[in-house]
Amino acid sequence: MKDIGQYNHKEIESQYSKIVVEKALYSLQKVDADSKFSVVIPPPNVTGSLHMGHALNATLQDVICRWQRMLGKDVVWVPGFDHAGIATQYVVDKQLQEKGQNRLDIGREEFLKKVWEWVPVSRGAIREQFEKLGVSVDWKRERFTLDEGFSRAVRHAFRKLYEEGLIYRGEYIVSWCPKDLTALSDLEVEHEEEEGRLYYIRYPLEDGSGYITVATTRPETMLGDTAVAVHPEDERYKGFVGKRLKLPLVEWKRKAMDDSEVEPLIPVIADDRVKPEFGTGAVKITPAHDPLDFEIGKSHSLPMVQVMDQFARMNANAGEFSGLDRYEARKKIVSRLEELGLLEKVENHRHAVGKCYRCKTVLEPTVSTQWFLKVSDPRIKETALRVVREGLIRFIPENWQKVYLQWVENLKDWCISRQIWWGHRIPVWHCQDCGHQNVFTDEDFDRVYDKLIFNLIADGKIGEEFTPEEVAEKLSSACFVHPEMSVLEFYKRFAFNKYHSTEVDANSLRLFFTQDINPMAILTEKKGRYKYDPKKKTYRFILRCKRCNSENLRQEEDVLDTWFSSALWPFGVFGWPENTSDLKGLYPTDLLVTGFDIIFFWVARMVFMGTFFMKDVPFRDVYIHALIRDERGQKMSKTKGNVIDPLDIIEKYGADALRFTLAILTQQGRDIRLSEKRFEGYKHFANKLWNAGRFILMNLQDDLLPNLPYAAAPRKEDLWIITRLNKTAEKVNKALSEYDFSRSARELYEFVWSEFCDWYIEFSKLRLYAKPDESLPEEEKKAMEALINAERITVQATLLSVFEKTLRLLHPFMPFITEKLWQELPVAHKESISFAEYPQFNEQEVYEEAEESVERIKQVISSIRALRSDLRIEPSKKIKLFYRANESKSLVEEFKPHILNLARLESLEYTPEAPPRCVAGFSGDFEFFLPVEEGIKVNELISSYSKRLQEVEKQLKSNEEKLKNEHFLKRAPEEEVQRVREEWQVLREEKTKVQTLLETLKSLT
RNA sequence: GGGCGAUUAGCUCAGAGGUAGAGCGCCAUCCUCACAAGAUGGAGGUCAGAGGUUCGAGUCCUCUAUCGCCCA
Repeated sequence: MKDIGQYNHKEIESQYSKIVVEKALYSLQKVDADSKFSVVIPPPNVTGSLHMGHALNATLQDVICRWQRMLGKDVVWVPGFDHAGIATQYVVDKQLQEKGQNRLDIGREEFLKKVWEWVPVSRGAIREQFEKLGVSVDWKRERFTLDEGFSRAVRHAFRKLYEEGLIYRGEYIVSWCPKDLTALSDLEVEHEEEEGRLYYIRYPLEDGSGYITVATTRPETMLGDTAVAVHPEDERYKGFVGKRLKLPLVEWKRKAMDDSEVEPLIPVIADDRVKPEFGTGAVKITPAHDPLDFEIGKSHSLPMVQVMDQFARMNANAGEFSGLDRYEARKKIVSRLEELGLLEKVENHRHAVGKCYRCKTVLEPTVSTQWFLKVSDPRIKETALRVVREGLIRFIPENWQKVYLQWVENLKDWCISRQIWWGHRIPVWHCQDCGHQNVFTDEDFDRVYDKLIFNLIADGKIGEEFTPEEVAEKLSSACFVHPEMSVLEFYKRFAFNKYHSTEVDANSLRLFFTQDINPMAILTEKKGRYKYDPKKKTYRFILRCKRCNSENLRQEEDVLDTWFSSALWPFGVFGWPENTSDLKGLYPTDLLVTGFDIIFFWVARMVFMGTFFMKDVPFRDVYIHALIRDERGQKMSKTKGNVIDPLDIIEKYGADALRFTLAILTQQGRDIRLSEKRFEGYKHFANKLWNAGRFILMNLQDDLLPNLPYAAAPRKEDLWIITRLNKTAEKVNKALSEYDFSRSARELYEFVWSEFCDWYIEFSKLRLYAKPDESLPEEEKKAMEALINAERITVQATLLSVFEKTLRLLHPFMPFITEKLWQELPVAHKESISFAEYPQFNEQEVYEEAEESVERIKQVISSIRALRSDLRIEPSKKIKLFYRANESKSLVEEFKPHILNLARLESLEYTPEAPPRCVAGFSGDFEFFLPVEEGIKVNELISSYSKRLQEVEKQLKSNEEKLKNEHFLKRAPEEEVQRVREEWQVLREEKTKVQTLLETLKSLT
């Protein structure tokens, strides 16, 4: 017997989140491939801290992972972080700006140092949040998309794709962000409807015979026009095709991107991509500043004239307008056109504007040289379609499959280069002499030392001088992701498995370099990889052009789109491209949980990369969860100020309440509207569970276990709760196997509160508190005592076993409180409840008859309680009751002590006839009578029964109509007709009873 | 323009052919020995609208309205 006191979530949660990390509970060394269950976490960006969406994502994964672990699987759940190129750069740049600096001032190298200072701050914060949330991840397998191993994997991937002809570099029109100064992929463009204007501008014919009016939303781009296009079938313009127009305002020669000069005389061309119904049917063509114009310009070999710079300011091609911001230029150009009488009209016009997903700046379509991944290639696209169509990857809910397929079917090549600094630098070195594009990875070097050094300096540092001591120091310094390992150890574990015996120090490096630069060294060694500066005593790593052997190489400045590395996540984390045992044993992963907003960004691209590199899908099931919104359905955002911080919620209500709330609110394919109230409600649930545990522990005798053999036979209520628990386990397991988080959580809530606490615990009190009758003779009293003890053992054992199983069922949802309570139980037999077995349906433990009996008794008790309440009898007042019953009589007698206790009766006596002057109630055949005393509120009862009569009559009528309906009798299934007949019988009896009751009551007033 | 989804109690949502459920909120009575973060009882809904299928429609079909999201 012990008292665990009141529920205190903070105490419990801090205790157990520490233990999990300290003991590395969820870190598995060896994994049995046959029973593995592997999951990779969607790595959060190192941009700040987690929001509610992350909490939801992590909770759902944790529920499944804990469930699978308790089902006996070897669960490996890999955590990690995403370097998040633009987003992180943006955050750090903003921090600099607050100090009056910016990244352009301090330069690339300095800036990257700042980012590396920031990353651990964010990572630490997020890690702590995960720990507080109670995620059962394997921290020893943690990875970062920019760690040493990942950087190597990214270069390797780039090289393979490049060699397969799937990566190309070219001049294309891309969406350019003039604020972030980088190109974006199509997916990063957010289209927003805006109120704009449509300007109708007259372009005079060269021969002065008239003009063509074009309509445009962006007049400032006219300075870059190199044609006017019409639809070939458009009768209005057939005569104009081939003629030339004088481009208004432009009195100067413009320079095209190929350096040729372009006259302000532009041709009228015909192209069927022109929409005749837009504007006048004639459109200006600006190949350098519009995606469609770019396409049309290409097919008509039009020159491309750029009129803006990287900041979207007008450039030298804009003549008198140069130096102006694009919107300033628009105003000026429009007013100049108006002066010249060339502005025909201006209409209001709603149109979509492309904005930067990160900073919301209006993007400028611009032609520039970028790197592309040819995802439209059948090797990628067709595979990505096939694996989903054939069901090798399953979307849950399945309607997302359609979304995925439609998008993949319409794939455009993926622009993978970004003009930012934070990220994986593209591993291409341009030869300044012959122009060759060299892709280097450590595969180009045979010797481990070369490979190591190359990987250390590949991102922008080739050519820098170093000493052996510096290299040795770097290799022996603490690794970023796993500070308990050195960089070298990290390489060995995640990147250089083959070279696990390598020991590296300054001496061995010096020896190696000396051999390398010594012309007398053994001839079979490849040499000349390093240059030595005898004055400074430093070395340099030398790359040579693969075509002309020149050392004059310049590394590509651009970095890769973050999603390029994230796409490698499901195998990169396991050590790819090394064929590690993790990779062999854990890929493909079993489940991916993510939000629908990144199906294209991430899920699809993991499928591309996974099937391409691993020849197998990256995951089997993809569970897509909803977005979290506020209570009014708005997206949560810092600027709106409607964010609910998971840490605040954990602080106030506990991680268990947070998790349970998120799980129970997760309906498939639905947005989640969240308000703080919800968390409060489920904290009450945690409290309820706690107090149930407290009650049980307070009533458990210390020597229960050895005394179990002396238990009495179980009573009906014991069999009832065992059956209910058993059926709950069945429903919860089924719901979890369908990823129906809401239903599984609801089933548990319902069972714990409405069945176990409300009824079973109440039933149990009778036997727990039973005492022998003191007036009995000593002999009989002793016998009685023995019986009571046996009964008490039974009820304690039932309480204990049902509660223990309930904790296990609840554990995936509420890991902390269940762990704490479980450890308090005398039957706890594992280091953690999370390694105990998950309860399953057991067909031996279904006691239908007991179940029905108890359900019937619950109705009987409730009907008496309702009468009490109708009569406004205070809960503390015990009443004397008479009853009459037919088939339920024996049951009522059997459960009489419970009825007395739970309906708060002084007595319940059988009577064959209704006593005079009584108020009464009934439940089925069970009728009960309460002699009228002073103060009994008969009128309240009359209104209550009148209402019930109405309801019964309404239902009765509906049943009668059905039974009169020939079609119903003929066509409805036999069971249904039978059911309605029986219901009709019951209702009729009920009606008679209610009527009689009403008459009696009325006669009393 | 194309597609997807939603519309059920005051609020947030379940329910997927047999005449409506939960949580929160509300009302009433109670600080009854696990829990007032509680107990007991109760009020509250022509299931957005119209048509159709069916013996029977929140539930299936069609259309309309409103709202939201995605793609172009």
